[in-house]
Amino acid sequence: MPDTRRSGAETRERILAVAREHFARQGYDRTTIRAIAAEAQIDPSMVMRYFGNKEELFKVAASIDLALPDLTTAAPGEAGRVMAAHFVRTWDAEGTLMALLRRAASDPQAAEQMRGIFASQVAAAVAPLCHDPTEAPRRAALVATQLLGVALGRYVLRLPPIVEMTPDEIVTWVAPTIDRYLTADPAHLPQK
Amino acid sequence: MPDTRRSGAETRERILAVAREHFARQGYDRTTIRAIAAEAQIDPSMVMRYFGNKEELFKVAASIDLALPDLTTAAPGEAGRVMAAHFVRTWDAEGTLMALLRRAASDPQAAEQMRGIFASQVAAAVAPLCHDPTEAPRRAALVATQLLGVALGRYVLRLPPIVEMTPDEIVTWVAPTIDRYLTADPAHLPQK
DNA sequence: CGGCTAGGTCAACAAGTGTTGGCCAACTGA
DNA sequence: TCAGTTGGCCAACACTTGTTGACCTAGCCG
Repeated sequence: MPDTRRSGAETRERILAVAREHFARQGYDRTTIRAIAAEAQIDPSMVMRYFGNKEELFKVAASIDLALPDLTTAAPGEAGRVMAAHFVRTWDAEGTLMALLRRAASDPQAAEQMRGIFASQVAAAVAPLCHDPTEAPRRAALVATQLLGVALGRYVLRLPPIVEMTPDEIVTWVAPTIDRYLTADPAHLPQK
Repeated sequence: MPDTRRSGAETRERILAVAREHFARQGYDRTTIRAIAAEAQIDPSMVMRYFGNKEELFKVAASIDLALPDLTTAAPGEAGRVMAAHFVRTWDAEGTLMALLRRAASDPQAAEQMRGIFASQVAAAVAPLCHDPTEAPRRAALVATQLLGVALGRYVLRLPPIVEMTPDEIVTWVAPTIDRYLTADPAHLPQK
């Protein structure tokens, strides 16, 4: 009750940090405002003060900038490796992307948010590599399936073999796949 | 109030069918017993009568037999295609696997159930192809990342390019990836 | 000093959830 | 015929959740 007064913007950040962690670990539905407030050592109503409602809090907490590297500077055949390495490093560091992925599994709006991220950011990074620009969305999406699949296995499902792999091992296995999705000639139909 | 009497086992199946659909479409948390009961045109308490509790209902609804094909009979280089085709066909037909995937995103117990499925069924199907049997779990898990990644993109996130692809197109793109995970020589480290 | 503002608490509301137990009515079979 | 079983409904309980509004109080600024 000593009304430990903090700087305001500071508590806002603290709420956000706790929220990110909770969303990433448990998903949207199972994360409660009360739990966030408790861990941030404030009253639940403070969360509402700062963010309006749970929905809005999530939106702010889950805003993501993938900060993708410029693939055009990568050596030919190395683009896949660069991309894979970037992703593994990114989501190993912080769980924001995982929070969004978790929620997207049961909430159409979060799925839409994710679609936006991949449609814009990933497709944009991929586009310069394609001779035919209309191919970019499809290639970006294929890349996404593999990268998100790994994320799913490693952080959500926690498949033991995937969890045990080092980041380097993951990159080594996955890079050729990404690279093929990025650069394979459309005349690949005889896929044998 | 006419107490429209059905056969009992029949309603049980009806509950199960509705439950499967709801779980697959909305995930565990957002699926309510009341909603299932309403759509099955019974009282919520009937669901409890038949299945004990929501948890148990989900377990029964999400029990899965992948019915994987025998990969040893596939021609060399065709195993990936066979596997990919089987999966796409399976989950295109019914959403049980998607229900489990959705829930696994926010519930550790469902994730464990999924781990079990892939650790046993997929690893078992993959094992005969490996010269070194201890490699099987890892290869199975790698296969899982790609297949589940596609499922995620197509049915959960609904990434437009993935949704628009025909099953055949998906198989064509993904088969070589699966095949490499299944059969690539461990001396693949110079992955360039 | 004195008022206003901003950080913070408290208690409650309204809605929705899983779950329970009691009761009813139609069949079934002895 | 009549008791028992079985499919079914109803109403409520206990709990959790997001959300709200009234109130408090330490400071800063005039």
